[in-house]
Amino acid sequence: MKKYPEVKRYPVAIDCIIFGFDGSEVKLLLIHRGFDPQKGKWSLMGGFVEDTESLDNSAARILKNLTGLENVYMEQLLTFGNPNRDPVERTFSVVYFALIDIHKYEAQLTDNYRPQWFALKEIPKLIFDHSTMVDLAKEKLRVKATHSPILFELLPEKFTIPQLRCLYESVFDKALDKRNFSRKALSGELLVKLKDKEKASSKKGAFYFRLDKKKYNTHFNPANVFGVS
Amino acid sequence: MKKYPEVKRYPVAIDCIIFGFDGSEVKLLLIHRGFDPQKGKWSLMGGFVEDTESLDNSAARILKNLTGLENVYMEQLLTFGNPNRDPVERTFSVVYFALIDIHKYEAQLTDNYRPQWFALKEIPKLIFDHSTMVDLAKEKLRVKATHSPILFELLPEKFTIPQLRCLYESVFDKALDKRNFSRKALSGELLVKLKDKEKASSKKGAFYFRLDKKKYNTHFNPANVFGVS
DNA sequence: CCAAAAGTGTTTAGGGTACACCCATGT
DNA sequence: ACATGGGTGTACCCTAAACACTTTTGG
Repeated sequence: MKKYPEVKRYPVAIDCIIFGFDGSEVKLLLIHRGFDPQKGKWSLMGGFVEDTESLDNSAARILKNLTGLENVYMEQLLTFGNPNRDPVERTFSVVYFALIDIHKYEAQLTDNYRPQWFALKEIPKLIFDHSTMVDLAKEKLRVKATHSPILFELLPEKFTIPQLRCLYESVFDKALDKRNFSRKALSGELLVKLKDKEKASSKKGAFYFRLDKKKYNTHFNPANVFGVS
Repeated sequence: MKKYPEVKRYPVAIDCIIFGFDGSEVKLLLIHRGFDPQKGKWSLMGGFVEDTESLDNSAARILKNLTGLENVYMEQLLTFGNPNRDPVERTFSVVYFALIDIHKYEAQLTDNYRPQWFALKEIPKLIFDHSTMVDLAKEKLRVKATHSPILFELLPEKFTIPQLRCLYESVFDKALDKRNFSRKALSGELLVKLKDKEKASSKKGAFYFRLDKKKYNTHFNPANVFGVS
């Protein structure tokens, strides 16, 4: 069948907002843009959609290129398409955000782009409309975290309750009551207590927990998981 | 500056999901597709993004073409881009959803496309991936309505509490307690009681209310407005 | 023995839900 | 007078929030 006549065509790109958690703060992975214009400036990781891949697959490919990671939590956020957002030519960008275990990342670093993690409060000026994308993603992360246990995607297999609380405090940028938090976290029945303790950050040591994956996968979507509302 | 070399280019389209409320049910506006393939089949209203307009503007233009309405609540939902979603050629579709006052629409009907309103439970088979888009929009509407007073966009200037409740019942597809509902609706302080009554649907008559636009515009975004959670 | 972080219970207030009767009026 | 839908109030429960002390152990 003939192609649509008289229709303009444009490059379609993906940009990835990649969140990680280093144990005390949520961070964002940025790269140095690899080509002109604005070569060398801080940018989100991105790339053009290839001819045979879906948007989701394209985002996954781009994420893998940078981090080496597969099967990562990713979600489409929004598409940007202002006519002048890219000075080279009009380009549409479909923005994804990803949540990764920052420790797995560190093991598989490829640094062609000299990637770097930035704390949410110390994000530098970014090219084009990437700063807007990041702001939107931060807001989305908060909204989703309020209604679903999505933040577990940022944690390693084993983690402690204080680490978990710290993660929520970082995302919502406010202090949470230790007692109320741990009660809510444990009441969800998503956590399984392990025998061993994390001893690096206190003398007493904090018990490790892991996620009950079965319950996590079915339960995924209860309203207001840890009551950060 | 030179264009990006070696990058494939694609048509980018908008599809609009248009919700209305006729006083007893939420409905969706569909059209007959105007060209091949699948000419004449039920479809969302759509069109290609033009060269100088933003995505938001393009969606607004397309909505206006069909409904005659401007300054309508619209929001970008998600972008679809599976390689084979359109059999003619690969096309990306940025989906928007709009909430309109169905009465204003009826006044300005243009019917080149023989548009028709369908109750949410009676939506026919749609072309391409449009059914998926609609499902997604229905879900999104519920989520947003749970956390913000967005459904007022579907109502006329003057409306009664029973009408409002009926709207929520239609969106959430469940019966809501009359007493609890009206208490919550009124406690929000978004509603202003008017002197006159709607007398068509009962002998006693129900008082009209209108939205306090000032409070609506500032307040917009309180959590869980009418507690349908 | 002291510092530093982990862990744990109770009380209170507010919001959500369930539930039943009277009111106004057109016919 | 009666049928129809509009409008209101109360009791209970559950969840969220506030709040302080004991435990463990490395140094």
